[in-house]
Amino acid sequence: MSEPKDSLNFIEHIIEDDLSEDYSKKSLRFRFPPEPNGYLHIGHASAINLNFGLGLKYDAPVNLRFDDTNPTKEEQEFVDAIKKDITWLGYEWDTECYASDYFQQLYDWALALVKNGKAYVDSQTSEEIAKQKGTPNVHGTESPFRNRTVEENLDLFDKMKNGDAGEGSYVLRAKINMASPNMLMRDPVMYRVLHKHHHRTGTDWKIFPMYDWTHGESDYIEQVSHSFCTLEFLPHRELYDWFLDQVHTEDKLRPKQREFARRNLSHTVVSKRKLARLVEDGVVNGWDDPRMPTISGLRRRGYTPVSIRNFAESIGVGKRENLIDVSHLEYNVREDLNKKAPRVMVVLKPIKLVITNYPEGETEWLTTENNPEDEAAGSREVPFSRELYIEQDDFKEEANRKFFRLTLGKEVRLKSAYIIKGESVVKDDEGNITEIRCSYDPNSKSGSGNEASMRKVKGTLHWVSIKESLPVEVRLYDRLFTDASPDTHKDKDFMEFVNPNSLEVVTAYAEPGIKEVSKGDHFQFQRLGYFVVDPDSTSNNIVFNRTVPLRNSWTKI
RNA sequence: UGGCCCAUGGUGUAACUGGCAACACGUCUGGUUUUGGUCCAGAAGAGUCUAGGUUCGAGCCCUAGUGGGCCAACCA
Repeated sequence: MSEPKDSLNFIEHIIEDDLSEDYSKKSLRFRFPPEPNGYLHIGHASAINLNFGLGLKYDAPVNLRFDDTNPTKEEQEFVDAIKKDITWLGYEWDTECYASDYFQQLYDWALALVKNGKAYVDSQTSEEIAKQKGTPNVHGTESPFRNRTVEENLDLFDKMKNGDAGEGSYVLRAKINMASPNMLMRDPVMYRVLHKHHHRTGTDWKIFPMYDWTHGESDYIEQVSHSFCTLEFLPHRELYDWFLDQVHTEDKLRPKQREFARRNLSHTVVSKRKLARLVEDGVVNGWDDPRMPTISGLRRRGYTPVSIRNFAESIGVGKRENLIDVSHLEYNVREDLNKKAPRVMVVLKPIKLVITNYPEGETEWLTTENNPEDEAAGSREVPFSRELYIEQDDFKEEANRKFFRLTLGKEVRLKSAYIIKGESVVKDDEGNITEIRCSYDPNSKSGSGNEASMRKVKGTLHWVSIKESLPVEVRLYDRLFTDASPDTHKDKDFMEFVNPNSLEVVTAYAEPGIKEVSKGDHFQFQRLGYFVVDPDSTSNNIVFNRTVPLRNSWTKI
């Protein structure tokens, strides 16, 4: 038994209880069992964190098992993508397993069930079977084929297996109880005929096992001690146990299924069907669009593995309905990036600022720190000159006392440079400000230590020297949906809540050092937020994605 | 013939065999700061869905109710 903890989640309580009774610590084994029919998303991250986290905590192996029993939906591409995402998240599986590797064993066991009268071949259509299943309120009725002889069942099952039976012609069903209050116990289908190509077994098999017949038995084969799945599988537990009863022997560990509530993140959708619609309708630019809740989307958005793991860990695990606000996720990425991301000055929406008393044609290189949170990050030099860009939102001709930025007649500091004072504006015919003119105090240079440089001013602005600045493409992302729970409205389609402003692309101006960046590099654009270099980036056109704005960011950009 | 699961600040979780309802996010103050960030200090905000019961004592145990969820794919 491990050391007592201050607080355990209910899953850990289950394990601790088992450990104190009949499980030895070394018999613990977990598994993460995705079906390779799509990409992993933030919801999977919780399940991944749960299983792999338990593995780490109890020093137990965790298998990665692909639940590949339906060849019509599964592809090798997804197997590869899933492995990539789990690895990226920083987890290591013990054994890479496939349910399809157990097809023979599953078949042998099924044959034994047929022989001892626990399973039979049904010749009805899927509609007929569904009809006989009854409803939660009406018990089912037995199939006319339920009492075939063993010989007949064996013969038919063989036809199914060797390809003599067409798709839909027969199924193998477990003979349990058509009157059970649990619908899943009403003679569930174990095998169906599918003449499809399977990404691993090719055309070797014409029959494919169903989830219920596969999952528990796979856990048993792998000797998984605890099989954690989401709450909607709770009614499956009775069947899971029934199937295990058919094959379990006392000398082997008997896996147990337990259920937890899936985590729901606000302002997004996660079902494969809905995400596919966003892609197909062109709302986003693919499964790894930075607005997608897929792991690949989050990665491209600039979320770090640590931030996702910390998020999953911090929201915990429970058994109730939940809707976790994205602010929890955002907090975790800010926390991680604040320590790691180099600061840099980039002006997103520029307006020209001219320092009237600064010599024309002169460029001065000023020193600025790379990360105030990390002294080891060192410093760099940025060019300063008479003509700069500052943020449009950082200037108002007049403003109240709550405005900490540049106004006419007031002083403000240019980060790591000088204190300036707003003097006048130049406007076009329509009255739009085209240029701000200011004066600077030559004695106020940052870090010079003299009195003028020490005086306090209302605010500090980021800036960039026009001549040396580098234009870059910046993609400003916002949440994809305007509603916290877009797919839970009875009368409205989730697509009605798509945020029309979830992406804004701007040409921004960056300090020149930016041209050295590589894809995937994270930065904090000072006073703006965290940004990451997008894979679309080229040496001629550097592209940044906004991961998340700074907390309480003043900007409306 | 219906069965099962769940219910704790705005959000997500804690509270070991019943013993002063805690943590994180968010919100609001104040301080530091050449980022309206970070950091530091502090505050507000629930009396645990309701009604009974057991008990010296109930968020925790029991009963009933209410509310929410799951189950009728040859999907997983």
